[in-house]
Amino acid sequence: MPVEGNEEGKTRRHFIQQIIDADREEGLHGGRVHTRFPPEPNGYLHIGHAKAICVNFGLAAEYGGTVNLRFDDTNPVKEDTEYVDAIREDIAWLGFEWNGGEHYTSDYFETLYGYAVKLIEDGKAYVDEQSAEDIAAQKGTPTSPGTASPFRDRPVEENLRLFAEMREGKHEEGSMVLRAKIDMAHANMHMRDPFMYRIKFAHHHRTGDAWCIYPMYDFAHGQSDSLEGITHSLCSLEFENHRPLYDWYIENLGIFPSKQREFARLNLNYTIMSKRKLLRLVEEGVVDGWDDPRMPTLSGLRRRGYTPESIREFCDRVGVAKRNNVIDVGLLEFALRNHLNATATRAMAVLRPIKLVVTNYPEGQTEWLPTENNPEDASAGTRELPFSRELYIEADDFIVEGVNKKWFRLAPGRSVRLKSAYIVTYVDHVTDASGNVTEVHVEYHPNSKSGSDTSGIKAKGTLHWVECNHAADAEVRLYDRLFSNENPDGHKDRDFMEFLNPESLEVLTNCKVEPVLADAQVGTPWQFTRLGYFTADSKWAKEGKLVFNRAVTLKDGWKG
RNA sequence: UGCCCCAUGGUGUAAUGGUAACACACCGGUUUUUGGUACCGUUUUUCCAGGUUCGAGUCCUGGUGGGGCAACCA
Repeated sequence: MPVEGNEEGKTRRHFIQQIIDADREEGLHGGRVHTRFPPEPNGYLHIGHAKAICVNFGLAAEYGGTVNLRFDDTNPVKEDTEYVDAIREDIAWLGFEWNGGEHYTSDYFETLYGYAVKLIEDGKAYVDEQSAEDIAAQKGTPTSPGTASPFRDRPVEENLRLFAEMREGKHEEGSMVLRAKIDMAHANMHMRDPFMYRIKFAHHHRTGDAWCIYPMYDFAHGQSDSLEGITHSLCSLEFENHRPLYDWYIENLGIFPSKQREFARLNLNYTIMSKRKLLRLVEEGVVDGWDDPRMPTLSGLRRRGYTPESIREFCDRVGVAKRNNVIDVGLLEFALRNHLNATATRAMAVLRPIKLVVTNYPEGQTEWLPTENNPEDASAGTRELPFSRELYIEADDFIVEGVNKKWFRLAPGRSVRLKSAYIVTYVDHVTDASGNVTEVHVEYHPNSKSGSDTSGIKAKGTLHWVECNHAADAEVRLYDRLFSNENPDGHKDRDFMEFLNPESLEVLTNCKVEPVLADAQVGTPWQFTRLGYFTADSKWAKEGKLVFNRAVTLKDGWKG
């Protein structure tokens, strides 16, 4: 049996693994493990779903089991194939395969209808013709019992006839519903004669107009699990109160006993996860779509430059438990840096260029200097960088005032190493009319060449740079968190939109990048030396136009 | 005036009646041709009160605090 261990070889098992271990020890279902991931196709998957995906697919893999992808499509007015396609793509991108196949709750509409008929025949369901308001009023409150519907004890034959007429479209939307006859005084509100079916004359993205009655979540989910032989039906905490009903339907139908278990969903600080609210960001144009790189959607994270590996590692690290939690978004960033540090090719790009003129370097000369593609990975090899008299460096890397012991970069009187090239020493600088530095003049030390430095000069700082003649122009988009408040969604009197960070996107259009980046492909991550991890933007980058997104900065240890 | 779930450093997660640990974050240091990485170190923890026990983060009782539960949503 696969065992996940730490360095000491001790096993660390979360509570669901422990439940499964115990179930297998008892020989439940012959030790079989079968899970499912059941999204409703009414929106895009986000990082919170990634946790559920990792749990369900991960557990199946760990136990040599099976996992189904099931679209929970019981509400046609909210669902669409657009979302089905996007969900499939996102799960596959994360690196998971639904080895139990792709399923739809709508595949079971006929079976579910039969189940409903059986409950009616058993005297356990009835057609209620009251208004929604009346039914709600009879529901009681958590502290007071409900009262029975006047239709509660209508004869089986009449229920059967009415339910058949509902299906045939003989009754108007809202005129009647099918309800389970359980207990109007139950302490659990979900057991007070819950709805099983409602009438909706709506076009369903898969069944078209074949149906005008649709099962409610509670009357569909457990039975779908059962029909698929799901052994462990894992969902979030908010469904804990639904479990008795889940079990009630399965028991009273006498079908395969899937078991529901609940774990805490993922919450991230500085982030909203509600589909409704994410939709508002899209609709109000705050972001440029569901895949805006600032969105917590998987498509957004992908476009931002997140890797599937980093997201899976993040999900592993957040753990699985029953406590409500708020994960620091820094942990997500850590997982990305961790992966990309090991795998991303280093390249040089200057975001806010000023010219660096090497006054003692021969005019018209260019030399090609080798540089490591990834110092963490010798097998990544080297490539060559052009170097000549005129270079670009970062405006931030040169200051005239405020120079102190902690400043390692260029300044009057200072020397710095140009990464993979020479050590240069300040000579002079040029400012424009408004006092901004436009050029820095330096002299290089020919015997300080990278890899064969005999100069004996100690330069504390190392700068990235790009040679002017070979530089490619690029647009670079820098992102910050979308919200400036840790819990934008958690304020009773204030709308989450009030907490939008006005500086969540900065577009730099005058960036200079080294030649290798001119061929950057969407999906390939790069580390821009000293700046962070970047990737070509899948939306705006085009033939002849370079656009990069910064996924995350490098950790900045500089306490200037 | 109900029912269900939960409570371990700043944030998460382990410890399954027997030395409270791991990761992230933070702070400090070493190395460094990325102020990155790597490595080392410091700081910080069992909600409260009783009980059971040789021994309780863990079991029991009662509090307190947090979350959830009323939709023709899932």
